[in-house]
Amino acid sequence: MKESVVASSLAAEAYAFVRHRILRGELSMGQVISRRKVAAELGMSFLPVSEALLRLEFEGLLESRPRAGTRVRIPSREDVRGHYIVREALEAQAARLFAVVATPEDRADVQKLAARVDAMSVSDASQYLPAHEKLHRRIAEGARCPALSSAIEKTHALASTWFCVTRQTSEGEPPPRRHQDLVDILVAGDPDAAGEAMRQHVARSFENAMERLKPYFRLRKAYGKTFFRSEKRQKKQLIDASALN
Amino acid sequence: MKESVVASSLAAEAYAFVRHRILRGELSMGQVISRRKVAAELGMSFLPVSEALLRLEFEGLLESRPRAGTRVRIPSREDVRGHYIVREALEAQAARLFAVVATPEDRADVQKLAARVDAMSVSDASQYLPAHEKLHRRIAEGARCPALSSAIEKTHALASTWFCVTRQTSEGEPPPRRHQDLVDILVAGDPDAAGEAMRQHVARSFENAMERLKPYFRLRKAYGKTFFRSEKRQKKQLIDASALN
DNA sequence: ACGGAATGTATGATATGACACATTGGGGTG
DNA sequence: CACCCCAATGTGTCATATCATACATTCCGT
Repeated sequence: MKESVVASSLAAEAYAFVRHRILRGELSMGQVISRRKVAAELGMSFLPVSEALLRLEFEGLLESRPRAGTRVRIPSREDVRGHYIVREALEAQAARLFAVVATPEDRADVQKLAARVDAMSVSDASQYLPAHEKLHRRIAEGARCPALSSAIEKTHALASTWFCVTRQTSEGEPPPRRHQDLVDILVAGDPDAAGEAMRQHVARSFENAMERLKPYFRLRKAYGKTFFRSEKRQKKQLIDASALN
Repeated sequence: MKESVVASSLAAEAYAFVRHRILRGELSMGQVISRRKVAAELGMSFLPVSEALLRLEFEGLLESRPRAGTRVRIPSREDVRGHYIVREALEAQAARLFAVVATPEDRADVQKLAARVDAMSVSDASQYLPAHEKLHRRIAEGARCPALSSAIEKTHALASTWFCVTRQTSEGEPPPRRHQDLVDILVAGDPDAAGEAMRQHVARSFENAMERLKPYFRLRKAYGKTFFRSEKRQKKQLIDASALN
C-alpha cells in the first residue's frame, strides 16, 4: 500500500503511517510494534521510525520500555479519568468561546452537524464516531483559537484508539436530540450555560467510556510490565481477560 | 557544572540539561542552539541531543527549520493568547475539582502558600515566580488528577521561558491579597465559584503578559524566517527591537 | 563605497553498525 | 510434573559517517 501522504521528512512519513494504522484499528491495544519491521516496510532506516514512535509515545498512543519493546498503550482507569477531565476542561472552554465569538455561519454549520450526528446514532453506527468528532472539531474552530483546537485534537486522537476496538453499544436508550440540545445552548450565546452544557455532555461520554473499556482494565493488569513478543501469549492473555468480562 | 540528574538515558539527560538552561534564562529567546555544541559539552553524540531538542520543540519551547537551525521560540501574539486560553481552561478545571475533593491538609497548605505569594509580590520579587508556580501546582495536586497536573505543568514550563527574561514590573499597583482572595473562594467548596474566580485570575495574568511581552512581538517579526548563527546580528536585531519599545 | 553572486562553513537529516539489555523457549534439576 | 537457569533472539540506544541544505563571508563588478 503506497502512502498518499507526501512528507517533508521520512520521520513525518513514518509518523503518519503508524498513526493511521492505530487510528484505523489495524493495530489493537497491547500489540507490539517493531521499529525494524516498520522500517523495512517503508523502505527506510529504523532511525526515522524511532523518531516517529517517540512522538506517538509523547502523545500517549504508545508506551515503550528501554530495550524491551514498544506497544499500543492500554489505558488504565486513571488514564481514562484523567483524559476526560482534561477533555472536559478544554471542550467547556471551547463551548464558552463559541457562544461568544462564533459567526452566524459557525452556528448554522454546528446545528446542521448536530442533527446529522443524532440521526446517525440510531441508523448508521459505523459513521457515528467520525461525525461526532467532526462536530466537536467544528465547535473548536468556531472558538477561533488554534492552540485550543490542536489541544482538543490531541485528546480526540488518543480517545479514538480506545473505541475503534470496542463494539458499538447500540443497546437500550439512544437518546435522540442529545447533540441538538447541546448546540442549541451553544448558539444561544451565554458562555456560562454553554460551558456547563458541554461539561455535562463530556461527563456522560466519560461514564459511557468507562463502561465499555472495563474489560481492558483487566487486560492491562494481566499484561503487567512485560512486553510479549510472541502472539500466542498475547492471544492467551486476551481470552483470559475476555472470559472475566 | 555537573548534572545532579541521574537519567536512565542520555537523551533524558540532554533534555533535562537544555530545559534547565532555558528555564533559568541562560538561553534568551531567539538564541540559536547547536546540537553539536551541546553534545560536545555533555560528552555524548548529537543523536540523543537531537531527540531531546525534538521533545522540547514538541512542547513549544523551541522551534527549528530543517537544515537551518534550532532556536528558543519567540512567541507571537496568537501564541500567548492561545496559551492563556488553554491554561485558563485547565486551571479553572483544577479549581473546580479542588473545591470539591481537596483534603483539609490541601486547603491549609494552599492558604499558607497564597499568603506567602502575596507577601513576596511586594518584598522579594526574585522569588515571586517560583512561589507563584508552586501555589498553582499545589492547587492542581489537590484536584487529585495526575493527567491534569501534568498538563498544567507543561503550560507553566512554556510560560516560564517568557518571563525569566522580562524585568519584574513592580510599578504601580501591587494588589495585596490577590491570591489569598482567590484561594479563599477555592476552599469554600463551591465549584462554580472556584472555576469563575480562577478564570478571572488567569485572565488578569494574560493581560499582564501581553503588556510585558509586547516588545518581543516586534523582535519576532524582525527575526523572520532566518536563523542567525552569528551573535553580532542577533544583538543588532535585539537592540533595534528594544529601541522601538 | 556599495550591492550582489560565488565560495566556505555549519547545521540538521539520515544510514549503517555496534552494543547492552529484556524476553523467550527449551532443557536440566528438584 | 513443577520450577529454574541459560543460551538464542529481538529490541532500543547510541556512535560514527555521509549528504543536502541554509547561512555567513568574501570577492568582484559597478
